[in-house]
Amino acid sequence: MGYSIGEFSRLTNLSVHTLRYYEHENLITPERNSSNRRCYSDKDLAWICFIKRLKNTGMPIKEIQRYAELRAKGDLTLNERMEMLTVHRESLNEQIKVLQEHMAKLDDKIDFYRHEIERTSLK
Amino acid sequence: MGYSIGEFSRLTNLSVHTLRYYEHENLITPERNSSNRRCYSDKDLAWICFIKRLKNTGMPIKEIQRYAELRAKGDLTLNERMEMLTVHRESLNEQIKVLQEHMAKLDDKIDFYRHEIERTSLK
DNA sequence: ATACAATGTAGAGTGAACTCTATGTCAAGA
DNA sequence: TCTTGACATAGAGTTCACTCTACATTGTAT
Repeated sequence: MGYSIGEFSRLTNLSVHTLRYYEHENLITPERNSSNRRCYSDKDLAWICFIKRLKNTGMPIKEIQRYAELRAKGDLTLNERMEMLTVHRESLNEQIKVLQEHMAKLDDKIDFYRHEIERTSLK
Repeated sequence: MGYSIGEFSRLTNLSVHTLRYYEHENLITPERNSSNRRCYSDKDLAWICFIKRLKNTGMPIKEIQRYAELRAKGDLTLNERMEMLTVHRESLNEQIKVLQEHMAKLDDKIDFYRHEIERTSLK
């Protein structure tokens, strides 16, 4: 009948502080038991995993908040949510492209160093 | 005979505040003219571009600081610098891989939404 | 000569995302 | 019964990377 915040913290690798913070920011709203303890469900678990994905791809809390808000309103907001994800997908695509460019330049630099080291140690 | 901080700010797209901040953090040490004004060179320009690259690939200021320190010591530190870049290259590679995985999952989710929207609007 | 725009320094303030502290409640084991 | 540990809230503190403010100086156009 649900995970305590401690259990949920272990499951998600988020500190209990962070979990309470996310709740404070309305990203997640777990049930409460009779003595006001948080009771996280498996649905909450899936949702937190998705939140982590959005975070790890650079979406700010404010925007995740907005998404969570839509999600809470139910199926009527499916379109709007998909639109958000589609836009985010584009930014992610761009991120990857930019990083790949940086990677190429970094490789050039490393190559340059390799030659430079060879040159200076042979001289 | 060098760019003023204003010119350099335009060239680099960094605010004069940020340029002074970078100097304060010892990332860059431009010459000064007779009246103590900063005098940035083309070498400084290339260096700032590289700093931006490191930043944009997620290297924290502290680590760039360390790199700048080595750079200031000259050719004797070539090996150590290349080592830093090689390690950083690996983290960048990992970053890209992770983002690509996120991208795939995001695509799944978007697909799921697409079906869900179709289903709910047909019913 | 004067005004004003750019520059200089020191240090305070900001926003994001936590992270921690103080204080209080409550259920379970010795 | 007593103690301990997990949990609760409110709010303060931290870190990063800027960003801005206050105030003093200097170079340039009128």
